[in-house]
Amino acid sequence: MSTSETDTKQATANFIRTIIDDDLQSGRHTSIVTRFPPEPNGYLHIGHAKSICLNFGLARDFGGRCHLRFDDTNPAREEIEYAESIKENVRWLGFDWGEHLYYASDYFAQLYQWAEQLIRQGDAYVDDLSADEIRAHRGTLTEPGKESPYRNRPVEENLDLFRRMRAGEFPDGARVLRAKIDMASPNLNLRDPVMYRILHAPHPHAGDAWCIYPMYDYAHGQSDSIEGITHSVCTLEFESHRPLYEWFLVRLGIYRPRQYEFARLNLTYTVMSKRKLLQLVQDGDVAGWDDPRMPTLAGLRRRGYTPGSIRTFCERIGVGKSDSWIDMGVLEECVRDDLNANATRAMAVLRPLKLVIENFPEGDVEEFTAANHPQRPELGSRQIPFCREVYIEQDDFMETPVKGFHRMAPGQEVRLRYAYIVKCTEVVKDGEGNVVEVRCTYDPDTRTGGPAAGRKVKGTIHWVSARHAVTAEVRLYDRLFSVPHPDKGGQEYKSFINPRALEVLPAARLEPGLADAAGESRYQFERQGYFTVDARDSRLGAPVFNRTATLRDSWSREQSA
RNA sequence: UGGGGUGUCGCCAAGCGGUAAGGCAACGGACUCUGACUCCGUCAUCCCGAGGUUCGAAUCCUCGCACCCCAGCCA
Repeated sequence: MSTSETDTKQATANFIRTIIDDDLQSGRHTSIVTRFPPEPNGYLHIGHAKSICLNFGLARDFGGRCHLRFDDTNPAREEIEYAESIKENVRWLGFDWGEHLYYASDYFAQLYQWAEQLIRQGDAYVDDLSADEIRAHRGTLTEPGKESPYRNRPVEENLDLFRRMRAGEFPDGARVLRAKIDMASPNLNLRDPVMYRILHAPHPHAGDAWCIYPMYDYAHGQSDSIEGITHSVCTLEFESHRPLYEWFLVRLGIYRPRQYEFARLNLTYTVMSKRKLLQLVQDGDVAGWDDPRMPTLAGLRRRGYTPGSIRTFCERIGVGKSDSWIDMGVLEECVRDDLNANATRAMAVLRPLKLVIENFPEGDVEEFTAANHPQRPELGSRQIPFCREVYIEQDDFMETPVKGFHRMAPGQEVRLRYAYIVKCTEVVKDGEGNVVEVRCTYDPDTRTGGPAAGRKVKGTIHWVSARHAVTAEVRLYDRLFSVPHPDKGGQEYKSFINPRALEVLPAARLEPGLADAAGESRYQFERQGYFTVDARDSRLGAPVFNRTATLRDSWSREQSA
């Protein structure tokens, strides 16, 4: 088990921190309040983690607080289950909103009152145009829009109509409430945006109290205002909404938080849009939202990523405003850093090849002491059994070794980690010429700690005693897509799904101590990579391991170069 | 061809008029009973381009170029 909760590195500067520094120094604010505002309509992914770490991190570093607020203004697509999973994910990531859990839907009554205020001020009107007509009136990027014929209704009529909308007198889509701004604005968001739509649908949090629901633009800024948010941090696509965000607050005459936008995360070798992620799940390309190949937090967790490694990642990639693509290798390197420092080591043979030690007594069992972590003696050690027949990795044997190969080969000596130096004497093949067994002799003096233990051999390989081994399923995961930008450039992104993103090894052999590995225990299988127990499919005595990441391997890279 | 943004090393990213931080990757080398880890070293005379201001510019001005976002009763 390993989770580093100690990421105390100095956060690098970014424009938002600079702004906050200035605000605190100038006295504009004495403390800050941020918020993470997900819509409960799907599962959180690594892109959300960037926002979570940013918002909660800002609050933590500047001694403020961060709210968790569900932006639940559209009952048509939201569900309670999503909200629950979001809470769980945020907690798992290591953040705590304390008492500050909010729902935009809890502000519906206030929002409604404010809408009436805007109507009375002549800043909003009920429009009878259909959705299609509104679109047609909106104009284009280069042409101004046209005003709705209902735009100049008297205040009393607007009030009456809006109240009747709220009372449920009209069917879905019959009318909307619009802000009366400017149909000729070069910023399309200001061309009389819709504030309320009629939706006869129960709300997962507000129940059946409403049949009209506010739009994001009308709800978000005011929610921020109600909560006293000082710095409302969102992604770049909301930049052009900022004038609208401010317009409502100014017209309402209420506290004005400030909105700042940063670039959302793009990661190579995966896709991040909810639509595509959903499609992968629905089409069965992956086993679910928590499939270890998915960039969802649930998926990463099941893959074996630690919360700390994801926080490190978010710190490492920085925060800016330029569209950026982070290489998947950065994320992978972050788990390796964490797991290298914290994961206990174990020996596991993924693709077994039997090795018979001819001069080792048939029934004997010897025990060796293996360090749980070579660099951290305080993590202790364990005893591992050794006998005449062991399994070694198929890759660790070559009948005709290539240049530079220093593992096992005919006539060649190699060390069995923590045990003896052995020398290959014979290769046994089946009828088709496949190597099915390797035979060797061992040198008793080379036992770890023995008189000839210091003898230099070219390589050290891992092994597992055949008689004591635990057989387990091991799932080798790799990147979901085989190209860096699956959703760029003409071709359907699905055609780039990496067919080798999952390889199931039904009968890997593990050292006996791993039989009862449980929970989300994480290990480094020496010379292989980092593996975690699959919390869902494992049973006591029959663990299933997921590969989180491989170890860096300069040998195979050299070979494929 | 409207509006809003962004352009600093392969990928991120500091820098805010005083002469290019850092991380990741890469490449050398040391160490090693994990070809892992760790350690040492190398890696932008140059900041999208062209002019200009200045003793001095990535940082200021001008004109270009490229890319991203906006025409949901989604968020």
